[in-house]
Amino acid sequence: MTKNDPAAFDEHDHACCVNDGLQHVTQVCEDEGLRLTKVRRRVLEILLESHLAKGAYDVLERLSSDGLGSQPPVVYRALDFLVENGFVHKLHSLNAFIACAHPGQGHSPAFLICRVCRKVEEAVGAGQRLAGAAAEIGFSIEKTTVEAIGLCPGCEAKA
Amino acid sequence: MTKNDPAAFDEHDHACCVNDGLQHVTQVCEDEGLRLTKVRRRVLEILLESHLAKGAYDVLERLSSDGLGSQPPVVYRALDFLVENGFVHKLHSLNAFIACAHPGQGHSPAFLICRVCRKVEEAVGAGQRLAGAAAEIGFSIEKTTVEAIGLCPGCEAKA
DNA sequence: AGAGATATGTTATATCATAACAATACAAGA
DNA sequence: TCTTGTATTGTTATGATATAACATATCTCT
Repeated sequence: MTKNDPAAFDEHDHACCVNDGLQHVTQVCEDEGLRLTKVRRRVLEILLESHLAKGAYDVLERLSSDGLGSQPPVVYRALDFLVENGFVHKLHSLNAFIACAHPGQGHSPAFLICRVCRKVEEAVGAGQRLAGAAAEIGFSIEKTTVEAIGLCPGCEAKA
Repeated sequence: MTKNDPAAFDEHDHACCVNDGLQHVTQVCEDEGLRLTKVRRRVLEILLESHLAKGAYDVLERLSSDGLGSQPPVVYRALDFLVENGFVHKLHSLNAFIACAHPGQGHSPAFLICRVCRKVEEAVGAGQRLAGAAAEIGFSIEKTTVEAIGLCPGCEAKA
């Protein structure tokens, strides 16, 4: 995958998601002088493993089994870094985190979360309509959270 | 206010928000055979007081100073009831709750949250675009969370 | 190598939320 | 009105998520 098509709910070569993600983040960090440290890189890798959102404490468990810090602040700081730089998104409705599936596209993403298989699809370019409504009343948006819970095609078919 | 115009960021007769809200919820509960108990009604009143989102523990503090239960489950149960029936919304990005500002309109609301004055405007009819994108890939949405953080007109003017 | 900045380790605690069970209030039929 | 089942509330305990504060280590730049 180098294209940015819907992937989470489809069969796809997930190794490409991982490679593309890591490579993109590595590149951006190099370009911007950001430090992609061992902990930060490992947290990103853990989140890239699947299109499932993971809680901070899940990530922490993995981290500490790798010998990379065993206390909450370690993972929260890494997550903060990754979120601030757009490499990871926080899903507020789940209190969980997921690697960005569309690296490089300056996006206000929307997330489609399947309540059965828990997989998460990231759609780019949401928030347009929201931006319109906001502009009408003079509200200037800085950051959006757009999340939908429902059934993905596969789980709906089975239901 | 009986119209459903943007209110939170404007001067308005807030007593009408309160009256309309209470009256609508009372009516719906009567019609549907739902029990608007003392605790539930009081929680709703507390949330209706302003267009600010309140945390569950803030509400609890108020409740218990009224002698209506002093333990978290009391307020969470009341909030669950109110949210399930659409009388109150949860703002996931704040972990806070706000009374519905558009009672009666079956809506998937969007929220504009001012990061300075903390007031929250509820816009109806968001999620259209999201629904479109979701339909394209066969995802069926059950519930949406749409929240934007930014500056309201007043706070932007002052900045 | 040394100074300053950035990141991590660690302890403690704040904040948000629910499980489980007991006691009470309510509603609806006998 | 009594009784019986159901819904609600009270209460204790604990789980889950997140951050403050300060010590130590590492990196970067000169």
